[in-house]
Amino acid sequence: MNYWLLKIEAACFSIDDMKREKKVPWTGIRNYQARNFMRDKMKVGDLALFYHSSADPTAAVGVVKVVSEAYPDPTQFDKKDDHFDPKATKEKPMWSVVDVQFVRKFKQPISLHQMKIRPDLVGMSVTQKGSRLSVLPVSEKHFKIIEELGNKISSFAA
DNA sequence: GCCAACGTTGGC
DNA sequence: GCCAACGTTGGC
Repeated sequence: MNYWLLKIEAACFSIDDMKREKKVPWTGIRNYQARNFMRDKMKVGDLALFYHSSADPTAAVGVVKVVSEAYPDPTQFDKKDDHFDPKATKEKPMWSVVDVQFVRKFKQPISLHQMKIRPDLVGMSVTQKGSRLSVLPVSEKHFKIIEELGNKISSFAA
């Protein structure tokens, strides 16, 4: 099984939205590398950190679970959608999506800053400069450390 | 709002 | 196939 980090702007869709919706298709990924991770590597049952970008602080704020195989992202065919792609056809879809399900919201967000300074989190790809991918693999070790930190209330976690 | 880091596009 | 121009992302 694999572990992931799913990045999204908090103002667009937050962990609270995720909690309310329970299960959503993770639509709108329009980057080949991110798509390839989703289409080729994500499996049902994989877990992902839910990460708020453009937030204060930018942080992992919860966990979601992958609950479908990849399938064509319907928004690529929808002219009215922001993510409409005129190059995509139903016969040859360009973009994929998986469904994700809410698992938990962290008691304490684990900030990007923490990921950068904690010795046991060194090397996470999300901390690398210029890392703009919205779908990133996370090692099992890093995932478990962050999940444990997030689930306890601690003045050191922020 | 700024700007560095990337990805994509399109002319050649 | 190169590369300049342009657009987007996202931390700060």
